[in-house]
Amino acid sequence: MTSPRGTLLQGTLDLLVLKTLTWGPRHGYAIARWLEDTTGDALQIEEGSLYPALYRMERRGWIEAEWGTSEIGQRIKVYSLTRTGRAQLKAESAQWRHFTSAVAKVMESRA
Amino acid sequence: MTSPRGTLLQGTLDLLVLKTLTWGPRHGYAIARWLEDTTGDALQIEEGSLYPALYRMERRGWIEAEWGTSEIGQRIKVYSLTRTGRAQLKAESAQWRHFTSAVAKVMESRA
DNA sequence: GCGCGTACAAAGACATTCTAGGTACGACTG
DNA sequence: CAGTCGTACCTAGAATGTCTTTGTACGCGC
Repeated sequence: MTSPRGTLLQGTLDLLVLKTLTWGPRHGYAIARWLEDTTGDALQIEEGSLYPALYRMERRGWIEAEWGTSEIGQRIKVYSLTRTGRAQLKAESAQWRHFTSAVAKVMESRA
Repeated sequence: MTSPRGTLLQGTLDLLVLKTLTWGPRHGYAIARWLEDTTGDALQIEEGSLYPALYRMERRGWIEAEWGTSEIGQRIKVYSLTRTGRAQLKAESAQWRHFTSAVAKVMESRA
């Protein structure tokens, strides 16, 4: 009961995707692979979370999409970071650091 | 738009509350105050999040409640950690460390 | 022909947090 | 003594985001 499933913390996916795109444009599937590789499979990026997230971020102007073709001839949707997205990444990074440091204070507290 | 409101990351509240109760039984309001004090107001614990969370955790057997009276004569509901709760805390701490280290790998990545 | 890996998408379930409102009571203040 | 503030608890409903499941499409290898 109460499955300890690999749940991503709400809001973190955006941060991760934005950060990934600082290394250049990538399509959705590649973003997921890169994140899983980089974290040594510690994070599992579910497609059912990723694609809605990408759509959301595009709608908000943080990323831009363009259709293209992969090396093996597959049709792919390539995303790249916008100026707004860069600002958003900066803001979310700061928030993340702020938040984790607050949690750390609690977890490391002694009496 | 897209208010950067002090949103707690989903799932973290449980961890914070469980950790707080390792310092001994406390009532809801006091838990919130302690967390805010400890983090220097970096975290704001909303009552509308806290009380449902306490109820949830009680239902799951992680914490136990008992009615009591505060020093100033107010009726208070005092929560304490159960054995199950201690195990849960241990599990969630490990998950938290695991997760944040994965995010850190991404954030600190270079090309 | 079938399965597998790549690649995208959408619907609905599910969990959790937040907003906003409410109750109650004691203490202090004008 | 009415009003406000701080303590203390509670609930309903909105909002958000992730996950599960299912579907499409296509190329490759067996």
